[in-house]
This record gives sequence, C-alpha cells and structure tokens, in this order.
Amino acid sequence: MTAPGPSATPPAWCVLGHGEGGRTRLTSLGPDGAVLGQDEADPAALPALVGRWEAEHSPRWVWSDAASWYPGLLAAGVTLERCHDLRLIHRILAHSELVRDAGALRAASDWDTPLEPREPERDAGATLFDLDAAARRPGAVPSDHAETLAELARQRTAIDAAHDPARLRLLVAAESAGALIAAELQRAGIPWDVAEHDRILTAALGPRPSPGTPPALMVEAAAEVRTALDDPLVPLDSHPRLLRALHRAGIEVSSTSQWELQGHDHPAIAPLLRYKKMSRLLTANGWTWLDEWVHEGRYRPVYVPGGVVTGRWASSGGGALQIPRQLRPALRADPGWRLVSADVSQLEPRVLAAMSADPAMIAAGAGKDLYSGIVEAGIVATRQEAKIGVLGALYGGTTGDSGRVVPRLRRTFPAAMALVDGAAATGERGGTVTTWLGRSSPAVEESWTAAQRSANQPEASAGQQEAARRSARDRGRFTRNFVVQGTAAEWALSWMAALRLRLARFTPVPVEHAAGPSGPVFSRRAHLAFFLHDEVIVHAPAGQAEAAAAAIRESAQAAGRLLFPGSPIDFPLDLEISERSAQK
DNA sequence: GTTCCCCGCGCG
DNA sequence: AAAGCGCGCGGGGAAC
Repeated sequence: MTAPGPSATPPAWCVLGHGEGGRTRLTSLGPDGAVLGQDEADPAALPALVGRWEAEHSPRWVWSDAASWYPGLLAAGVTLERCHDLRLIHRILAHSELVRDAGALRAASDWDTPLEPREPERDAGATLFDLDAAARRPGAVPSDHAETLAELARQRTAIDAAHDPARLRLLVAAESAGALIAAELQRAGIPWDVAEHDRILTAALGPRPSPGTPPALMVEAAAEVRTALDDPLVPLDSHPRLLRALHRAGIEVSSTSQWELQGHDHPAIAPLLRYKKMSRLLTANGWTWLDEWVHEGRYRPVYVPGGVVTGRWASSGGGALQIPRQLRPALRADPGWRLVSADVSQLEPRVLAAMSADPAMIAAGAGKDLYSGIVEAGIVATRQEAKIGVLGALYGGTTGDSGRVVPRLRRTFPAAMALVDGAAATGERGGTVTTWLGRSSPAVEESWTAAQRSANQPEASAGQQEAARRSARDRGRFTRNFVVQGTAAEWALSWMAALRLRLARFTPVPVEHAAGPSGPVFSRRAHLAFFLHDEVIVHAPAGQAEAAAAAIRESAQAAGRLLFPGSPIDFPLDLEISERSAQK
C-alpha cells in the first residue's frame, strides 16, 4: 500500500471492487477524485483491511452495493460509518429530473438492476468466506474494480453538473445510509418472544395442531359456517366456491371480502368472519412462520432499500412490513434491555405542509395532532373528517366523505393543495414529477402516450376515450402521491441516518450470554431493531433507554432542519419505552 | 408438473 | 363501510 504520510491528503473515498484471482482491490481517492493509494486482500483478510482504514480515516466506502459487501463485513465485526451504494444511486440518478445529462449513466445499463431477493443469513459464520461469491452472484450489478471506479466517476460527474447538487447529495447520502442500516437491521434482528407469539396464536386459534390439520378454533368456526349455510362440504378457502355457496344461501355479495360480508345479516356471517381472521393469522404469521423466521430469539427479515418506486423500502420474505398489530406484544426486549419505539404523527401531511410552505397547514400541525388542528381551525367538525379529507388530498380521493371535504381543504390550504394538484396534473399529461431531494417518478411507457394520443383522435371510440381518461386519472393519483410519499421516505431515511450515527456513540454494555452467529459477543450497543416507513424501534440497555429516546427526538428535529431549513414545520413523535411492544 | 394471475388482507 | 396511494404474501385455480 502506498500509505499516505502525515502531510498527505487524507482519503475521502475508498473504493472496493474485485480484482485478479478472487482478490479484492481497494483504491483510496482524495476529495477531488484523484487516486491516493491502492491495496488488495484475499476475501478472508478483507474485513481486517477495511476495519483498519475505517479506524484511521473513516472514508466514504464506495462499492457496487452494500447488500453484497456489507453483511460479510458485519459478520466479521466491522461496522462502517458512511458509504456510497452505486447500485441504488445509479437508479436514482439515471432517472432524476435534476440530472442534466443522464446519457452516460443510462448507457451503463448493467447498473440499473434491482437486487435479487436473497435469503437471510442462516449461518453467518460462512459469510466471511462467501463474501466474494455473494458479490458475484447472478443478477448482481458489476463489481469488478475498474467498472466500479468508472461508475463512481459517472455518478460524480452527474451529481456535480446537476440542477441542485446539494439536494441530490443529501439524497445520495440518505439512500446510502439506508443501505447500511438495512444490512445492520437484518443482522441485529428484532428481539422476538417465541413463547408470547405462541400464546397469542393459541388464544386465537387453539393449541398448535399437528402439521396439515387446522387448529381447533378454526375447525369449530368452519363447522358453524357449514351448519348455517346448510352445506356440510363448502370449502371456505376457495373464494369462487365459497361465493357460490353464499349465493345459494341467499347472501347476495359480489365478493367474499370482509367489508362486504359485514353488511349482511345471516347466521353464517359471524363465524365466517371469525374463520377468515383466524385463517389469515395462521397462514401469514402462524407456527410455520415462527419456525422459518425466528431463530435464537431474533426475527431477521430481509429489507429491500429503495424497493418501492417512491423510495420507500420494501421487504422480501417474512413480511417484515406487515407484522399484524395483534403480534406486536411478541416484540420483547432482552432481559435488562428496553424497546424504545417512536412513530411520527402524520408524517405525510407534515411533509406536504413543509414542501409547499403552506402557512395554514403548518399552523394546523403546530400543536401535536395535525388532524385536531384542522378541527380547531373550524374547517371540519370531527377529527375523523379531517383525516379522511387529508388522506383524500394525498391519494386523490374524489368520492364519498373525502370528495366532500377535499374542496374545503383546497380553500383553506391553497398552497399545499396546489402542490399535489399540480403533481396530479403533470402525471395525467404523462409528465414526470420529482421528490424534494430529487427522486423522479418513472417515465410513462411509449404505449401509454400512444394510447392517449389515439384516444384524442376524432375517430376514437367512446370506450377508447373513457379507458384513456381513466388511465390518465390513475396516473395522476400516482404522481400526486409520489411527491409526498417519496419525500416522506427521504425524511425517514434522514431521520434514521442521524439516529444511527448518534447510537454509534453510545457505550456498549457487557452481555453475559449472547453468542451471536459469528461467535461469542461480550458487549453490545444500543441499536436500531425495526423500521416501518414512519416508525423506528431501538433496542437499548435499560440504563440508556432515556438517552436513546432523546437521540430519536433529536434526530427527528435534525432531519426536519436538513430537508426544510428555516421552515417552522415540526415532526412530533409518539414515543414509548417498554420491555414489550404495545399493541395500540 | 410448473408458472402466473387474482383475490383478500396485513402494514404504512 | 371504502374511498384515494404504496407494498408482500399465501392460497386457489386457470393457463401452460
């Protein structure tokens, strides 16, 4: 290694990529991108090398993607502060309206690849040696050293020449921090109380049955339904056949959905609704789920940062983002530890208020509850009306209660409504909209534009015209919501990124019996354990729980200032410290 | 036998 | 009651 001397420029970037003979190459770059030094290591020696550079220089690590590189480093005990995830950033830059010339990026289409879903690490001990194979698995973006450097250069050029480089840099940093956090979350896992989960299942379904047989309470409910329908064989799990059986019994429903069933008065309805509830719990989060996803007291879901077009995270396997409220009590802190749970009150409306700088809407949220603020301002009578109206504004609701309330909101919050109405109009025309930090909505397909054009010809059929209008409205609702949902995702990433750095400064505490997959662990630090769009859970030693709560609050304020400097908008949290997650 | 789509419902 | 946005998943059943 050409080690920088005391007077040399410290490395701002360290680029990792695959070199010759299965070795990993490391190139350090100065702030201007000039090469400062080179080194290389076998996969087994990589964590030590990376750890040394992190300790000495804390550079921004550049790699094809964190999902390929970081789990192996984490398994070896190496935690990094900052990175630049080329795969995630490529997808943003190649489509961002803020980028003036995305030609070079678009041409490098190998980089425009979503990550293949990957099973969680069942045996993290093997990861150290699988590091190389993991980064080279099929479907992955390029990870060889030269191409990694070339892509970094393309991205830097695009950012530097962008319309608003400062905003784009915030987005790049937030998205990349998210990539680190996702890997760390998966490694840490959610502390999960298997016995409590089993208690909840047993209370709802009856004791765990032998494989292949339904639990007792489901059998009971099914029998009640069949008696009430006077049809001893009706299959309750087949929608088409159940629907026909309901019709035979004189229950005129067009689907078997619970909201439609609820409207009918028949002795079969109540047990059927109970059966459907139980069936859902059993198939989605029953004992099979427990066996598959919870090991050694940890649920380790697979998070997919940037998995949603708007920039929200998705998940792959285990349904991490759909844990039913009913099972929340199964989230339980380790002995002597606490769960610090926080969610943002009305994140999306507040984000809209800040983006549009709508003074009336900011004022409505200035207390604690934005919906109550709207009631107190005399715009609607009830909190429920306010909520339905605001959601209608964000989602493009036109019918029912929301259709009645939205026009009132349009008069009261003209700036906020102009922002979402404008986004909808752009989408209806086939245009692109962009979030606060620069993530743009996908461009329309040519076939969409063609269909719109031909529907505007005089010879177009009425059906064609109606289909085109509906499709335009659908797209308008999507772009209307995109700017708000996407900016809210940016806020949430910024919140977590700030929180992660604060938690990294907490003092680790001794842990007696924790043997992680990588071997014995003798001390552990407060860490993020769960993230769900506008909610985080931190797992912290009891003595540090208050400090963790303060860190969560400070981080929320920091995220608000970072995205909306000078704005009076605030982002109040509902925060709770407990041993066990509340059901709410 | 495998693949794909729809339905319904969980989450924000 | 849903409605209006964004998802993932399991099960059934049609299509291949």
